[in-house]
Amino acid sequence: MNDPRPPESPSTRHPLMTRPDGSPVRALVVDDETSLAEVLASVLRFEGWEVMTAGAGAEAVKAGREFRPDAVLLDVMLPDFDGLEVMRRLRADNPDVCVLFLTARDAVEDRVAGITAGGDDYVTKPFSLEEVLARLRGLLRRSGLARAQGGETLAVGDMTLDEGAREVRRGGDLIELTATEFELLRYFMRNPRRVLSKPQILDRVWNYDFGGQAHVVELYVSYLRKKIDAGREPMIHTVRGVGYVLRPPAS
Amino acid sequence: MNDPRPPESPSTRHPLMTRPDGSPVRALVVDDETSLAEVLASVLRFEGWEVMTAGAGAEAVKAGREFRPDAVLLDVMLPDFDGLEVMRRLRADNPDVCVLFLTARDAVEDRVAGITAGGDDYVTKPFSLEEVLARLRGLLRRSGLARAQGGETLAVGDMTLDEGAREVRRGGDLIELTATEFELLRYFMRNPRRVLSKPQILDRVWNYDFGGQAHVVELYVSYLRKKIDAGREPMIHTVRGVGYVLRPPAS
DNA sequence: GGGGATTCTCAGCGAACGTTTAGGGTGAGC
DNA sequence: GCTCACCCTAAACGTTCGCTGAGAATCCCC
Repeated sequence: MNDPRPPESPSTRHPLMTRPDGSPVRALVVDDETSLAEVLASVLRFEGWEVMTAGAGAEAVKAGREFRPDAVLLDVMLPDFDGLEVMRRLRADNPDVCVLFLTARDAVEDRVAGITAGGDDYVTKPFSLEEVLARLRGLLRRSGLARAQGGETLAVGDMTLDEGAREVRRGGDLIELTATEFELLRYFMRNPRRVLSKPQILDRVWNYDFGGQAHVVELYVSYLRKKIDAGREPMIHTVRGVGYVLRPPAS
Repeated sequence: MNDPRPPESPSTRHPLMTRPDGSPVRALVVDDETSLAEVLASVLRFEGWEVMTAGAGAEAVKAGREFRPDAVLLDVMLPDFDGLEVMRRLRADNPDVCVLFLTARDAVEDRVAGITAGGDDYVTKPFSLEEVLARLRGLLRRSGLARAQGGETLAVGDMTLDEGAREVRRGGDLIELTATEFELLRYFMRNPRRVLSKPQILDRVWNYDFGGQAHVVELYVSYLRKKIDAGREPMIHTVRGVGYVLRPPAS
């Protein structure tokens, strides 16, 4: 299946997450696996962020000083020194910077108390890109740095999705979703009226190491329809040969 | 019934603890263990406080003079001089400042006898962050400095938690909780309708040196459910793959 | 209307996740 | 010094989730 992705201007796709003065938010991506760092960087650029990457701790600290990022995506396992140490040094220059740690799932539970308590957060590898974006939005929102983006709640038609409470309602009815269903729907709701191809959805919603087929997307769309569109005016529409769209009913 | 929740930021998540004039409360954190001081500082900032840190007594006295904090978190074992001495000097400049001592468990009796008599308070290391926050709230409330936060009682649905009396009731029935259960429930009740992840709960409710697994959280949630939800409309809900939420029944 | 491709549905499996129970260690109170 | 309550670990169990594969249904084009 080919995947005709329409050229989109990131600045119109999602309203830009911006600083109070209107300038784009800046992120520093720190990971020694350069291909992963590049993917993260390009996704963030696509979302309208300004991005720099670094492959090691020392480099990251230097970049932090010059680039003055608002948020840092920080691998905990770096060749030179430890992610927490990097965070400490970054904070020394820039106390308000938000940190999203990227950790290996099997990493020997080197849990550090207080990571999430201070407003920072982490995701475990392998993650999905939408999850990283969601965490980053959460971080910036809580830090009060980024301009509100309509807060934590997305709405399309008579459907709302609350990220904090992880609650989805349609016409007032509470709808229970599994983790994957929730992330899929969130991706749809962040891109209403826009046809999303299956490869596109796979890239965003499924973990980056997922080797499976586009068929899973069809399957999960079918689950979503059962829970969201059942007995109602349908909102998820198939665009044969292309993908799916989420559209508010009366249009 | 839908439930349009206003967008939340730390300043609205918990109503800010503020001075009478509406400005944020100021705290000075004094501990020579810098990583601990930083964790405390970032938690307090996350809660909307303005924070400074100091690593020694002399530095603390200087900071007290310039920063004019409302509360001081003060390690009793400092490299230069003793915590009580620091308190005396801080009080010389600023008689109304509240002091929360941070002490080692074994050093309690001799050093800080009579501390609480003056309205100050202490917590023993290792402590949980929620405990520190609770003590601080108590201190400020008693000092009359901070604007009331709805007082000492939390309420969600038909459940109430009285911090002063350490009393929990649901639908009028008194519920006996152990110390850990109580702190866990308090954390839930301070964050109703918000999904809390297990690492998040671990970071806040368990002592900062706790090396254990997220499994304890599951265990204590199960204890809580037995005491709180047994034979009633459940309020604690599992969000698979994410965490737990406390939600008032009728929604 | 027929053929072919695409999409949807259903059943089933393995693995991850969450819950519960039992048991040991520790500290507090008597 | 003894007992009891509490906190935590460990292990077993049951459930749910996520994915695969096969077949049925649908749509599009000719």
